[in-house]
Amino acid sequence: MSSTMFVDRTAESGGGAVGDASTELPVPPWRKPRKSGRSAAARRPLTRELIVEAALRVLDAEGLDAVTMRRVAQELGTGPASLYAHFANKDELLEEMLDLIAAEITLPEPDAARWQEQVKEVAREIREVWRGHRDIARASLGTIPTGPNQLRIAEGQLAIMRAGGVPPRIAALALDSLGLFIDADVIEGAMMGEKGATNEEAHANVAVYLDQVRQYFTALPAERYPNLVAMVDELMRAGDDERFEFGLDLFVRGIASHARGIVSG
Amino acid sequence: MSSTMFVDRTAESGGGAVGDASTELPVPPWRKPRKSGRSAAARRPLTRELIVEAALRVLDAEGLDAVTMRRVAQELGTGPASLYAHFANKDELLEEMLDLIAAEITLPEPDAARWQEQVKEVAREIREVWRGHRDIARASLGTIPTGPNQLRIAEGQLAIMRAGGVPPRIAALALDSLGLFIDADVIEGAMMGEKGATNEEAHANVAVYLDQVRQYFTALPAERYPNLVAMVDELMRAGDDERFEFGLDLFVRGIASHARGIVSG
DNA sequence: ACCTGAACACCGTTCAAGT
DNA sequence: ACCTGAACACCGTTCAAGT
Repeated sequence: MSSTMFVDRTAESGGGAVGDASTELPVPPWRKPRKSGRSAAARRPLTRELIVEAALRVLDAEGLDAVTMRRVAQELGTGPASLYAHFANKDELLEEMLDLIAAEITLPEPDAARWQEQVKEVAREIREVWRGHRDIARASLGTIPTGPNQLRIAEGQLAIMRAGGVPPRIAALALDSLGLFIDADVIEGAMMGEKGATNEEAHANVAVYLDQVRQYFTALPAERYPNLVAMVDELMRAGDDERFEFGLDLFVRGIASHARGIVSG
Repeated sequence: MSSTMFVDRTAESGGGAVGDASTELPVPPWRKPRKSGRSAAARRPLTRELIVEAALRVLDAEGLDAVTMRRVAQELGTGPASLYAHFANKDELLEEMLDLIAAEITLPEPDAARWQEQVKEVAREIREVWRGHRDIARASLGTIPTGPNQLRIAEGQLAIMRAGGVPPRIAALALDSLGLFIDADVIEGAMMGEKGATNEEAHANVAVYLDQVRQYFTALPAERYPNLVAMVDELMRAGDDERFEFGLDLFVRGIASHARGIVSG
């Protein structure tokens, strides 16, 4: 309940539609534009919120590399210079995009008895939300959370671990390491499926690429790389959810062992 | 011994010096350039090796963002188009840079009795070599190793774990997860110190930035973020070696527990 | 205060033309 | 076969000028 307090999903209204009834009617040719060549989308004055939402639309449709000041401005029917009245630079825009996305993440009420499972739940939740927005994790990796929603999530993760009896030093280190691991996992996953506009195209491309890699590894000289060649099948399972669950389990076991001095199993 | 077989350190000769005796003498003004305005560096015909070495020089001096086809070409006294006779695109150049850097990594002979410590040793070695080349880890994260030196390292890691009795499936998952963690750690570390040409400048900038972050966290409303505020000191230790050792220890304990069914301690 | 056109100093990549 | 100048279609950011 209280965990959704700060959630803001305005970005999902997107698409530029004014209301439910407006289903992209053609503009009557006799109605001239009010002043100059401005597009309909540019009518409303710019705000930070409108800009972030436009950037998010570009991200979801085309990936982080497509999120340029020029492309976002185009989405709003204006030029790149106009954005600098609201954001000092592109990094500031990326930060706000990341926090708006972080708003989608919901947290459980800390339950001391279930803290290990809850740490995993939150990690999976962060991963899924990140994965829902292409390669946004690239903007998260290596940054210190400062936005309200990123702070809310960090606070929630710490609360769960502290409730479970994890000492402060261990909880802090775990928060940090786990964040690195989640971001890295999502970035790897996004890189695999980055080509191809549609999801089907991306899936097909990944399959073709992985098959080429498998052939390459199989053709490697076995006397030089005996383990690599022998373990092709195990190695090719990368990118799967299995890798993430494996690493996640390692982390939580380890945190628990640090918390209580010995592993319970 | 055999681990250094493929090592190639030619990149470290760098700087454009021809031999030990040539200590940057001024060019006599009466000696006209041989044909046109070509610089001395451009005299030798281009090869893939010369290009990769030039790119590595730019990387070490200015970071990965400075490694552009134009900047590398400039380093060689030519134009960007010339590089495309030797590399299909920038990604191919980055791959070869990464593999040349990976050549610096040395591996221990697998010792079944010490496999856990050896896994850690190799992880630390990879981290140190990556850290020695700015943010090159950004080019490693999310890519499948294909170059000879990257393959050599993966093979070595697998050999150590297999010698220690780690089952193939676990070894493959661990290799993958550990790679993600190392790359992410180095990227985070590099982002912290990315500003400032000299190391002293970078260090000073990081200190200033971290102090600002500390103040920001301390000023946060304690009723909303009780754990974050209470744990500022623990959280600010990020980027330190402690975080890496913590995560590394988690991984190795976890691998061992998967290998033998239960943790020995 | 907010917005804009034009410019500055860059990108990766291509291609016809040279040797 | 290798190299090049020039061009194409982009970048982030600044700034004087407009409203």
